[in-house]
Amino acid sequence: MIIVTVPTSKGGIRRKHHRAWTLSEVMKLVEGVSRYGAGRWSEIKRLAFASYSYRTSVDLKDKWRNLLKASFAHIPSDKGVNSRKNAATMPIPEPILLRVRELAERQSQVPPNLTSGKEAGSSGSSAVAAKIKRDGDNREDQRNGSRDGSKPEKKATDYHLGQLKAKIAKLRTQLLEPPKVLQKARDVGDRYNASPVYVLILYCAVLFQGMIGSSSKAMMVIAVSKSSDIVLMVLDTSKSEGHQQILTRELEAVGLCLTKRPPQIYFKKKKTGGISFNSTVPVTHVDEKLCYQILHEYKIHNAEVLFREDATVDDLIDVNEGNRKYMKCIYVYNKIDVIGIDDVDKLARQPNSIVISCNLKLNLDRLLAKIWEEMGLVRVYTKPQGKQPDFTDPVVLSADRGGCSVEDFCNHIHRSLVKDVKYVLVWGLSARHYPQHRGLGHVLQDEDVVQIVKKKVMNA
DNA sequence: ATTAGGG
DNA sequence: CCCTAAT
Repeated sequence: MIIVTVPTSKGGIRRKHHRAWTLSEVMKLVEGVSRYGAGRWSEIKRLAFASYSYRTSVDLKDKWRNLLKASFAHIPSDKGVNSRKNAATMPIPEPILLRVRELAERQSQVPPNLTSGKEAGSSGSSAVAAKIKRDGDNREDQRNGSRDGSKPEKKATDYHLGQLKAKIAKLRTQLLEPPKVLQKARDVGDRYNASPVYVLILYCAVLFQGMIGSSSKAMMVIAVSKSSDIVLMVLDTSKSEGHQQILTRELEAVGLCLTKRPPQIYFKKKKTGGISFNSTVPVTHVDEKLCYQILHEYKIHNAEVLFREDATVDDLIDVNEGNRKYMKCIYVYNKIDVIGIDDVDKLARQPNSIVISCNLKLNLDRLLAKIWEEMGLVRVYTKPQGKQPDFTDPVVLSADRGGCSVEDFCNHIHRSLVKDVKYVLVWGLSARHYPQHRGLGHVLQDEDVVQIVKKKVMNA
């Protein structure tokens, strides 16, 4: 950490701390904004930056402002590969800036100094951006009820495809291999067009053994991967068998854990009281003394630690480092048409795996079904009072992004809604009888229908 | 206590 | 990164 002293206007002296933002911090911030929305800084701080005691919510806000500026200032020159040599500050990888811009556009945050576009006749990217913006506005209108006779599903699909294409187009310039599975992405969009879900599929033929951690391009792929919903590791069945383990291990080394749950360790810093170490199950890898030593390393002397599983030392460290990302992953074994049936059978029986052939279009529908199933998405339809449920535009929830409770559902509709809710009426799998009265804590299931009953507003 | 915005 | 005004 650097501390410089600067003179203040009144002749005094003030200490100014500076701690450079690491890439993983930036990625966490971007993820936080995508999850909770720009402006909810203290929430992001609490939920995503719990382990970084420096970085106040204001810091996050400032950093986001800088990122926003950077992303809009820099993107127009996206033809060349990072041609900005004069960037004295740490260069933020392009994919991250893209994501920043995308989020900004989705939340209709446009930097004030970019009202008249300079990139008038240039590449398709501005057109795409404009289209995305337009469609976004349309969606907003539809939600507000002013719906005309057009087909919303088609528009939604266009919207997703537009975003996918924009993303992929930008990435294409950086990745060695063109995204060959674009077609598959389109299939996903068509089949599940009722849901605003973003599936970004990177064709990761570019990730080779030994590349992760040493190649900046590979790191960018990983940076983007971390903010997506699921990872599909596409493996060539006809090549060596070890690729899956090697890639998984290499990804783990850079903080991306596939097909694993986060360690079940409750950890809370305290002001006082020393370290209390407890467990709900017998622990064999860690004892109180070891725990104390580790926390001492992090200069933590007061905390409550509760092991909910027989976790290892590494797990405890991960909890403290807090820079690991646990992601769902499906291992997709491609080219099963060129190997023997016994081998196919063996691969298909492995956990989190599916076998396909792009060439012969084998098993692709099962892959889609599996993606859907793994993501654990919960579509909830809204039902206005006294009207039919709206089955065209579900609110999509999942345990990974915010949770599936009624409260989460309300927050998806509008941030301020939750405090006005008296109770909700639920139809569907999660309801015992129809309709069932439930509160904010109720956990919803896929295809439930919910009607919100608001508290009576007392007027003075 | 938190946030937006100017510095 | 810091500060202040506004909520």
